[in-house]
Amino acid sequence: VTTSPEPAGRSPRPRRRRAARGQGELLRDEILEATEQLLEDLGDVEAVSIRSVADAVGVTPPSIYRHFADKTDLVFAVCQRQFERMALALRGAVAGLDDPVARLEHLGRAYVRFGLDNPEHYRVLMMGHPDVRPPGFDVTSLLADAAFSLLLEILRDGMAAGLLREIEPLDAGIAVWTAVHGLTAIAISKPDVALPVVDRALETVIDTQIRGLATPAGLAAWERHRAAGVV
Amino acid sequence: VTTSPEPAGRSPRPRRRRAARGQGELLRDEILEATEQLLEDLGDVEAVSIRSVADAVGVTPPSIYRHFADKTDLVFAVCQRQFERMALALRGAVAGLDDPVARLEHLGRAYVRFGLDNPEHYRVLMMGHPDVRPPGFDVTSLLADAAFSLLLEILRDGMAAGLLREIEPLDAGIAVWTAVHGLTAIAISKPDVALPVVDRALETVIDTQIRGLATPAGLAAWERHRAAGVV
DNA sequence: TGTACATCAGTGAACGCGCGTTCACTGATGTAC
DNA sequence: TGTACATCAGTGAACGCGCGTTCACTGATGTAC
Repeated sequence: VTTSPEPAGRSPRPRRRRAARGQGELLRDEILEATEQLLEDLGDVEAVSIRSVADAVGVTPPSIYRHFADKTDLVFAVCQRQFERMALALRGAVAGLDDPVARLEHLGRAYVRFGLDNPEHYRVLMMGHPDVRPPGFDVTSLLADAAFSLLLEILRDGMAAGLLREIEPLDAGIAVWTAVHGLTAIAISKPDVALPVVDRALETVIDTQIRGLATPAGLAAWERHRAAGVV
Repeated sequence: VTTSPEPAGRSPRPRRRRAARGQGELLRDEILEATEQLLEDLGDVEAVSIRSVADAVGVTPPSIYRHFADKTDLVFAVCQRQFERMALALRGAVAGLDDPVARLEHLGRAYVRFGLDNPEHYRVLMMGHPDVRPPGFDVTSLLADAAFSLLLEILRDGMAAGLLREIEPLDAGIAVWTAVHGLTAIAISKPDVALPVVDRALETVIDTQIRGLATPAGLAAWERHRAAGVV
């Protein structure tokens, strides 16, 4: 039996160098990043244990508690981060586009793409159990601050420009959101539905949503853009 | 310390009368029903333990294993049942309706209703982890056998009648499915979104879907029906 | 420049828990004679 | 009608596991003198 500090064959993550005195906060970021990675790799929040996070960072489990109150606190800190990233991705996707209908289309595409690129984070953010939330973590308001308000803004702009039918923006917003969410969620939960099918369905979803929401003028303009390859 | 068989205050579910010799299968149904109930009550598959099921039935944990290979087997037996019930509810919702567009509308409404009435079962069936499936339990084919084929049939009928635009039925089917699934899933996972809002959003979802899929003729006919209060 | 010391990031060992599952068994049921 | 016995539905006790979390601690870091 060898008791060498570096046993061959398996690597117990290299013990991390201890942070300097005022730098305790450095570990916090490393923990967040490791948790994010594990969440994506293991594909299940339940499978991500405090022990596995500690091991991934190269630290012992109790160290986690110096930075997070408990596991829920940690998981939701990761979610908060991811939410911000999603908002950024969505804003980026419509930046530089003027036509509200085109903005709507690109927003939808970016949303689905973000979900498919980060399935496990998307699951935790959007498909989790309502009661698994730390107090004060209000998804609706987070969403309102970030991406949903952007959607509403686009819808209002489109209506004002006579390109979208005049209906209650909140209702239209939820309808659009649930449409892209539905496709994303199905793609994540049912990999039986092959990716090419998902891609074609996405085109249909976008097409259906725009036909369903646009005025005749808006639809005509959008189709012209499309045919011209502008969008 | 009292060791009375019926301690006051708390009731350890009354011990069930043992089944007769050939009747061992009776317990199986009771187990299924208890699991279904617990799933709905506790609102989480993880929270439903073999022990809690055994307790609810009035039996000891090992008894469960006489009827189900393991926990996964049990949970999926419950799901199979629920799938059949959903298919029945959906078929019932469109029975007696002729107009394909009206059938589409009612199918969608019934789908969302079923999900909201059985949130936890819906979650397990439609929002679960793809890898938490017993071998051979193929959701897509189950769905194809049950409800999805009905949806495709309606879409094909509508296209044949010139009421719906001619697009690939499978794509249209997935688009419709994901639209109603999205609303259902959001309503289940995000109770922050109040029920009246969900109801209004459902109207918008239905409206958007039909406008997006119908031909001008189909839309006109549907609006006439609606105005006349036929549907 | 050198040393004593306070700080505090991180450790090692253990806790209690509830879980799924297994095992050898018990004893009511129904049948054969 | 009465009794011995095979069947098999259900039991009681325990297993090993991995988990989140706690506790008293250690020892490198940086500062005060």
